[in-house]
Amino acid sequence: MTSVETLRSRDRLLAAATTLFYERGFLATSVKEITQACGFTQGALYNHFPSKDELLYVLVLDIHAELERHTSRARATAGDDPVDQYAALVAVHVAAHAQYRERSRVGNHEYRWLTGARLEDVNASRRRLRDELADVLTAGQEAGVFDLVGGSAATTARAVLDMCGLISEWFRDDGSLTPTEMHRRYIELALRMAGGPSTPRTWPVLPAPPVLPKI
Amino acid sequence: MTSVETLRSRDRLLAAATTLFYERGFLATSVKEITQACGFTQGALYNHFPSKDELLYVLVLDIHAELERHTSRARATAGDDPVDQYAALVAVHVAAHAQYRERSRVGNHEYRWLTGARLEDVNASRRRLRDELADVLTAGQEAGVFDLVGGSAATTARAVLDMCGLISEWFRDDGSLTPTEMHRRYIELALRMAGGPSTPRTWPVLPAPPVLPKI
DNA sequence: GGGGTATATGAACGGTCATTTACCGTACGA
DNA sequence: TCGTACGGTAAATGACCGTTCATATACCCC
Repeated sequence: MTSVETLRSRDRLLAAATTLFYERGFLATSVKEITQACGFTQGALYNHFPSKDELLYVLVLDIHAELERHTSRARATAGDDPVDQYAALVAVHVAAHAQYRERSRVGNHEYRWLTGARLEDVNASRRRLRDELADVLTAGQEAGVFDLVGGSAATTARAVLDMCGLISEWFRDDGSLTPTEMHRRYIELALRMAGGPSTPRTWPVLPAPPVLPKI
Repeated sequence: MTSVETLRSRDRLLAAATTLFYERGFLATSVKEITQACGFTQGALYNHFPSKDELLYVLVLDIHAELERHTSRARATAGDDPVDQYAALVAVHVAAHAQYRERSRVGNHEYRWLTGARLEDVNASRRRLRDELADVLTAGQEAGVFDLVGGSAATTARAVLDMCGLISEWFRDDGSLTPTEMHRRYIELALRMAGGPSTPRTWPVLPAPPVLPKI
């Protein structure tokens, strides 16, 4: 049976790994650094994970699963209008990359060191996220509220996700661009890319980016 | 004096490193792999580069310099219209990431393993490329042909470059999306993002992406 | 033909890596 | 209270890393 203390150590290892992978990348981070950040010695890691690779897998999969929970919840609460659903989805992606910068960057960059079935699991999650956005775009196009470039929901979805996915690379809380304003701009950019209704329209411009709780 | 043979070996090492860094990344590629790909043993690398880091620096800097030459040439030949200049710049970025996928990916991802002055050199080049695009956007906004989100050329420039920079991650020559069509779509997306004149307009839609020669 | 230079070899170096193993304290259930 | 499983330590393992260096070979100019 796993005691409470065990769970805490495991989570501390995952948290330390998140920060280190964010700062230096998976390959440039040693097991020693991860465990030392928790006050342990190297061997302690292997009481909780069978290998460094498995730790990465658990971490990256959790990051993707959390994002999937956020997007499906946002979509469910956004109502029936495809434009609202689209804006809500983009808002989640932007907020995730701004608020959980470390996790987002690890999820978007370090997953490529996985191999075999572990890599496939993560790729499947990434495909679902892309398809979710593409589905909303397709619905909007069929409803006549979107005018997609090349008629392709896939291209637009990919471009929007790529654009959002790199926010975590440059966004800083102490920069001159506030989270609220950055958020507003990226939603507007995404709406323009989809050929949707342009800026001053009925869709409620979010007063602030959604705060994403840990779920 | 450097003989012809020296130049060829050096270039072969750079070419082999490009492919390997593209496939596995800088850290996951050993000196042994680079040299073996050229039919050499490990030590041979140090006749041409003082270190593995320096090889990366030379390679990444060359990739950026070549892109800078392409963009400034495209801008110079695009005429005075900011919309034309903008489209020409985006076309170069798209074409570079589609045609020189290996080099583009190495340039965009592996530079972060550089440190100190070498990293600064590359960052300066990246800043120039971003500023070049932002300058054209600003000119277009002042001329009244662009309507930038948040009035910010920097935000739009960054979003466009991020979107284009990831093309090399997913684009495949043998995919269902032809280079010409992909090129067309991304220019259209970039024009929409800038709030420029929408799709059927006087600006010549490129019949094909520009072929970028080695310069 | 001989001397110097350029370039590759292959063995060695010190270091670090992920992982394994033996061992030890401690807390908890029987 | 005993024993057992858990979660930590410390040390060792073998592999691989980037880099160095003495040496060998091929080539160009005199």
